[in-house]
Amino acid sequence: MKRVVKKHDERKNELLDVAQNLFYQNGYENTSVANIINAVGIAKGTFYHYFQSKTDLLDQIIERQVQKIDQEIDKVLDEIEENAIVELNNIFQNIGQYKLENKDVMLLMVRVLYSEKNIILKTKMFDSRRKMVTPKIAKVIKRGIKEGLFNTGNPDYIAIMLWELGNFIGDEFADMLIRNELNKKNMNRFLEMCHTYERTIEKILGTPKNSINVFDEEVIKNFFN
Amino acid sequence: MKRVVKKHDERKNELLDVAQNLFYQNGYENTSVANIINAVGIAKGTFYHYFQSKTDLLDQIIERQVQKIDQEIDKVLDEIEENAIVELNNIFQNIGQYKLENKDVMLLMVRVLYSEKNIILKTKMFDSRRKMVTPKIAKVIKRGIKEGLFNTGNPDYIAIMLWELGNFIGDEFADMLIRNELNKKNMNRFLEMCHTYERTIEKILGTPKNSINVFDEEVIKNFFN
DNA sequence: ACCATAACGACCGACGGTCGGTCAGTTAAA
DNA sequence: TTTAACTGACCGACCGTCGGTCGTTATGGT
Repeated sequence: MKRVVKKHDERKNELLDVAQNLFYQNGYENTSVANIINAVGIAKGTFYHYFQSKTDLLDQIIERQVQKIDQEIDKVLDEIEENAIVELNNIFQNIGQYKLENKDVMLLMVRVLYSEKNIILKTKMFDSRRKMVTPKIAKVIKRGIKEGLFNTGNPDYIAIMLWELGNFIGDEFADMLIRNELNKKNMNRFLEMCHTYERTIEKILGTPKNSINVFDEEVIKNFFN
Repeated sequence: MKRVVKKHDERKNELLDVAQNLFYQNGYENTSVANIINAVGIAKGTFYHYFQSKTDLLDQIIERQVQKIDQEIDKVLDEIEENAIVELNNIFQNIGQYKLENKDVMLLMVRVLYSEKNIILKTKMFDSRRKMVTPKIAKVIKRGIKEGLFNTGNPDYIAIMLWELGNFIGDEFADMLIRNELNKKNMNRFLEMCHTYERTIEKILGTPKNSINVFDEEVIKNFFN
């Protein structure tokens, strides 16, 4: 094969990009190292010059992805909000906004992550994301307690619970998407779920009814278009 | 190899048992079909006479396991409890009691399921368990609403949320176990977490403080011995 | 004696990963 | 300026293991 030499970082990013796309298209387990190197146009040995193993590659893809979301959240956190409730709402709404802006990629991601074939990819991604997000939420909860707006137990634990709670929303959405049932009837059901989720958070935090608005209805409706 | 003929069900259960033990000891991905047939003392073809694939075997092991817990819960549900709060407490406490009675197996299971090598096994097991348990919890919540004891949104959604919330407890326990840190200091931290969980459930369901007791302190202390 | 089926094991292709080696570009001593 | 040592990106044949297939053989019930 013709020898094409590239700078270390350039080649590595190329591998990360190509592999990520293949994983999203066909799943992690269904993508072989051979598939990846063929797509990039390099030899087996070159692949292992950059990554210790296929798993190592996956971990680095996830790391890169999670850091993107990390920065996205920090953007919100850097702005000084009037109080913890607004800040909490903003964090979630901005994640929603970000997802809407990258709608196509997000829909693909959900399809892939929730498919049977991608349990490992999904679990690793979600674990990694949880470890990153929950401390940030905990910080906001602590602020809310200081401001006398929240009334909860240990904020570190509550933060994790809030986040775990959200899994249920994601699970249900993924389920509908995979079944190709993003219709109007399900949209109303989904909106009800979101509202149940918001009312539940209010109860947990001890805030007034309808104070929590983590889902922008317009964003959701847009996903069900 | 000498030919040993057994009845269909007998051989199948033998395979399920041996495979389950191997999966628990070494993880699903690290256990090969060859390992299994060697342990049982049969040929490759025989294995595939009983199971369509390695995944099929895993699914059947999980199915069997989940049905055991199913029966355990139904035992409680068959008894007529005075009200929904008692019933809910009993369900969770009985699961805890069952886990204590099978302490060694349970500790092994946790170690295995939460290890890096067993993401698939864990996810499938948990998904399957969730699908089985949440409708039962939903039923109790519906009863509680009828009795005027609970005040929640859609019980089906609340049930899932309650269950997801519990994951956090399991995660934390597994983390300590794997790190070999089941000491007194962590026990108190864990107890605090359990109480936070209980207080959170009370808020979600709208029941009086300290009405929910899903963890028996003695059971927990016993696990930290 | 026959037949359903339990059991056998050689065989397959694909996989993740290894290893000895190639080669263009860079550095630095002669 | 030459040239020799060195670096690291790249190559691809090769390996052991894996999940899975298939044609054959043995066995127990009727």
